[in-house]
Amino acid sequence: MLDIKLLRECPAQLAANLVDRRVWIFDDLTSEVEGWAEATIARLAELDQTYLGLLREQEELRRQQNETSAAMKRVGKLPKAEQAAARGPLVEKGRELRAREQELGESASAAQATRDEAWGRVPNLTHPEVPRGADEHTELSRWGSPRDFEAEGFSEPPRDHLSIAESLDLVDFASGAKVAGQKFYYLKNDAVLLDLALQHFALGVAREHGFILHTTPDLARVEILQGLGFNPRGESTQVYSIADSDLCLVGTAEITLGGMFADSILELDKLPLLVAGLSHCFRTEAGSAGQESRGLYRVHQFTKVELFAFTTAEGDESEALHKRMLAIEEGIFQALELPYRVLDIASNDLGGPAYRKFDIEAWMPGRGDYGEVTSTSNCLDYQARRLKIRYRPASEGKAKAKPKYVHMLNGTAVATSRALVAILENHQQADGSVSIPAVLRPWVGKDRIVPVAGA
RNA sequence: GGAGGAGUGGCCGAGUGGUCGAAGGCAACGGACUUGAAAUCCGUCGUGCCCUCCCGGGUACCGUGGGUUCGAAUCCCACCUCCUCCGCCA
Repeated sequence: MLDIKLLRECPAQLAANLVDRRVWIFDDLTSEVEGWAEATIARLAELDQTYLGLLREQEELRRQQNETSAAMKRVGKLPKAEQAAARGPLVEKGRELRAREQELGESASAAQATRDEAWGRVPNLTHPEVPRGADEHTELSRWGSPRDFEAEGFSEPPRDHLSIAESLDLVDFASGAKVAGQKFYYLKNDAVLLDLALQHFALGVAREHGFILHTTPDLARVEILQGLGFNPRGESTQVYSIADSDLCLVGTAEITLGGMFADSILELDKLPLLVAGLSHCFRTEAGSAGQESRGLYRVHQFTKVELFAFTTAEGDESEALHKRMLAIEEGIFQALELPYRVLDIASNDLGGPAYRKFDIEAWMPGRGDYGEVTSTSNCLDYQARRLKIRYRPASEGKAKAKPKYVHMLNGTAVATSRALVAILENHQQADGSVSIPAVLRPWVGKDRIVPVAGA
């Protein structure tokens, strides 16, 4: 959620941002309508003014109520004989004020709810360097180069991870579908160790960079999800909800890590506060299909080590940290010996809370293209505002400084399913085996995965 | 799952219907003392929102949401969380 003051002070900037993000707030004001963005902001401003007007009226009535109570208190000091006569009209007035105040209060909170619901859907501002548009992501860098399988003597084109995994007996989608539905799966044999090795490795890297390690709940309250900008109730939601409760399965530990410090004031000397979390991630993946969803690439459940950071709002501290988080992610994929490219994601593709997002896409020989394996976003104070996570800046002069909202950043250390896709495809050998990246060998206990005898 | 107890400012903690935005302490900040520091002493010190001629004024907030009352931190109900005991269990 953005600061509502922006609506009153910078309406033009907000309208321009809606265009950049291609996000509409009201169903009748989509990009097909001329001047939709300005009209959207104007309507938001109107909702805001309606609420403020009602609020002022309500506060005036409350002031009168308080006045009446104070008068009643003074009645107690009158001579006993006069008290009853003095009390009567005041009780009457108090009753009347209460009735009016309650009625007005209902209109005021309804108006506030309407405003907040719409305002909450307004996306974060966008970093000036972010490319504007749909798919015009800026490629910031590339590392490594895709293998030339033909030159290496492969008689056939490289296989995709699903075919490799099946031939090495590493995955069982059929049983997954039987037990939990399509896009659920069992990992088997060395894939289990590989999956754990990736978690162990990523957690080690996170700790080396000063992140406090956590395992987190895999469920969270709706309220926390919303605080982080997730919409568990929308029609195109990615989130599983638990029936008859206010709980959801988390789609990422970003939710549980970000929610940890809701309603608190963090100590300045503890910032930046770096936390990492290992969790399962559950996604409905409603409506997604096709090539991209083959095998482990897009599944309903996977495991992820997530990086999360809370920092001050001073200067470009969060931007510097954002680049640091990207560097950590790059270090992980370099250690896994996976060629990749880094994208500065274009404005249309940014999630609502993100101010800027860098994706790492690893080369995936099976489909002959790059595929997303990590993502790191700087959300500034957008999430902190609704979650009420603040810090107290250093005081200047006499007065104690007012608390400010922290900046919050998140990033993937490793999502094991996607990393498995990249490892299996990039490290496949002509004889059908898969070479294990050196950094993972201690945990897998071998250099390569070879076909199971007799399989 | 059953029975009891508790949730108050950054932290600890008093407060059982109006004199309470809330004692006291800690921490923090400003100052005095000191060569400097510590100690001591004096002072300041919650947050959101609304209005403002920027001096201030109003309103709300004592776990959350309802209710009783002219008036609620205080009484009632529901929920959340924590603690103690019992039961069950990996």
